[in-house]
Amino acid sequence: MDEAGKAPRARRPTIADVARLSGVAPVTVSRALNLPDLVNGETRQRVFDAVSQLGYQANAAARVLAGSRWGTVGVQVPSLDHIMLRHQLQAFEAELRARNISLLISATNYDAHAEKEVIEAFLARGVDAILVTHLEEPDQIYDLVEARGVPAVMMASPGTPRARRKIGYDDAAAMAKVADHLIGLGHRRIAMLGDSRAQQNGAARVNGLAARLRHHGLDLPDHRVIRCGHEDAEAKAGFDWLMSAPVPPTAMVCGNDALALSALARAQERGIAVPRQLSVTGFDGIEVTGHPLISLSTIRAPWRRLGSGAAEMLLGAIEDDKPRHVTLPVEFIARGSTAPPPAE
Amino acid sequence: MDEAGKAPRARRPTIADVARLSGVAPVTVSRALNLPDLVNGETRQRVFDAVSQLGYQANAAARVLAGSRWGTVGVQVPSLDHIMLRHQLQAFEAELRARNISLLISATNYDAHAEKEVIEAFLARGVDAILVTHLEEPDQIYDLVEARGVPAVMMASPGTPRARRKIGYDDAAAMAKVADHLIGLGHRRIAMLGDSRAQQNGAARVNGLAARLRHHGLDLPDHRVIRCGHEDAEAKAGFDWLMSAPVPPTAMVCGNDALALSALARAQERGIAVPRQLSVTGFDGIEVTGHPLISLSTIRAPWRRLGSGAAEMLLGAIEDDKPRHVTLPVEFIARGSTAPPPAE
DNA sequence: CGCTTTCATGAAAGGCCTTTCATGAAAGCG
DNA sequence: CGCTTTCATGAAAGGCCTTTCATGAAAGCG
Repeated sequence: MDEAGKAPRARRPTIADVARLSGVAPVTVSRALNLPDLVNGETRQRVFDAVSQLGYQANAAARVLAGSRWGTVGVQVPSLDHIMLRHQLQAFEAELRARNISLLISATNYDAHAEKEVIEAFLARGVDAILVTHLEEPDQIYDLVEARGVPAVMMASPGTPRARRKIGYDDAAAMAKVADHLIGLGHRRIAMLGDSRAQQNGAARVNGLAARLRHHGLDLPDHRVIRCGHEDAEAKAGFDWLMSAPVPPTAMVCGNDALALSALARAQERGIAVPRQLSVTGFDGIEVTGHPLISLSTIRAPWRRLGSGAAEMLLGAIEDDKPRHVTLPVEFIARGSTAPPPAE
Repeated sequence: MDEAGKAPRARRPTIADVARLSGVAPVTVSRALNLPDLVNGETRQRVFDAVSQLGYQANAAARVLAGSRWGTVGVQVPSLDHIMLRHQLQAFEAELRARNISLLISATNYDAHAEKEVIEAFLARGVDAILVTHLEEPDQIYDLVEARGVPAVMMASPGTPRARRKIGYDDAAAMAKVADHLIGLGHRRIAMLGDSRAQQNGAARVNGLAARLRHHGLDLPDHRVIRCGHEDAEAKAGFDWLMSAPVPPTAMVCGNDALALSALARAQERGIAVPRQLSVTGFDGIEVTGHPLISLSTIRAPWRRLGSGAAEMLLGAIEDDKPRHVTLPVEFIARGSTAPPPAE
């Protein structure tokens, strides 16, 4: 076994090497690359030739240190597992990559402590802006970020009213659509299987449903609401609990599609026919809800547009400091999991 | 409208500020933070106090420039949409975050050109190592990366035999399990709905199935193999084509779960009963395959372990240059989409 | 034709750290 | 007690860029 050691790592050419080869000063190389208009066409070409001959790439650290931007944006996500974020991030990433901005992505696992750590790591390492997608303690984080003067955009999560820039959708409006649909079908006993994690969204959805039911002269009593975590077993237990009421609900509104899938599964296991005996709705519009074997009626938010909108907002935030709030519309998709309630 | 302008961005304290406040030289501050053992306990404490009083955090760019590591790893993914990568990345990210290493994530969209761009961007910005998860042109990329002496780890993709470090699973072995299962149930006419994108994996899976069928004295003729893209419509067309054979197959092996879901959907639409008339298998073990309404028999690779294994390998690669190849075992999960073929 | 503009380029400073080399005090040793 | 080690600290150099200020040539102007 020989002294493996590191690869030789050929010394990277520096701006001085390029300058020497093209017979100009380093500053001219820098200009040719960053502000080409300030350099005579012929000189510029000589520099470009030298650059490609040497395979020169400016050292990013030196560049940053010398005062330009970091070229990096920090993205906080609750979990890389988070199924909905995929579409949002995909669009977001595409938008930023087109502008040569790199993404630093960190997951915080629905944990306030990790949140603080991650955001601090972003600030420590240096980022031009931060995208937050879910915060357990938005206020605390906002203090941290704003104190440093780093612009932040909050995406698809209510966050704090103090957030200067956010893009999202209206949970209450979405739940109103769900309620209208179910009530339109004739349901009166509507229950909610809510999400206990995404606290703020969860709460907004439960409240949104309750409000709309009231608007129709119905109510959402405590025994028809439960909030549970994302484990399948937990959701199923929640389902059972809701259905154990002396007069069980005829429709179950779920706080997200994952919960709805668990509800469908549990209904199937218990021989409860969906939608004949029980209507079920989701929220998110994940792809599989459209599968004919699942066919879940659900809310779909414009995920991709959220992502690209967030990117745009973030780029704007790097330039100026104007607050901006955007709310995108959501859509209810009626599929096979909802139908009129059984005759009593 | 006032001159909005940028936030004031309070000047960040520098190492010199900390040094002044604690009455030592900057170098001692640096040591107290990076090599605490070299500093007297009392002095160290004074420095720490000053650090927390000022909220000092070393400027990452200066730090890198002065010669230490980048503290950043580049991660290339084919798409942030890629459902399987979520689990891998989740584990990978957790592992690296624990070591204070940031992740730079870029998607290449199954495009060779984007691949080159992304990898070059990583190298330009500076990363300590690169994780690649899917390359259209692995050889080209390997040249690029190795020339720069940046260690790279290839995860869950066959890549090139030249890759010095990779962690993955054995597609052929996985397909052998699928074949054994189906043949054990009595199937003889087995078709394959393969994935045309993930070229190398796709090919390995088709070949693996063919090889195992031969081993059992069966074959996989051209009219029982089709490779299509990831669009649902395309997959359904592929399904139709395979089923249009004069003597249609009794089992359809799909190159991944998404294809299998499309196959199940198409079967449902056409009134072909699964598994009574047709058995269907997937590959990936995405969560929804376990849903009772779907119940897809599939292969499950140890995704999380792939992610954490890759992290470990990457960290090792930063230290030394030893090549390493790891292959993790996969598992076949028999569910409700496979059964003996109908009697003829 | 003399002055002001524009254009093109360069010198020098500076951004903020870490690494290397140097130095002196204290401790250890025979 | 004189020499070598260890410990603790600092000075200086250096990493590689960009920004700012300066300079001279060429062009434009009345």
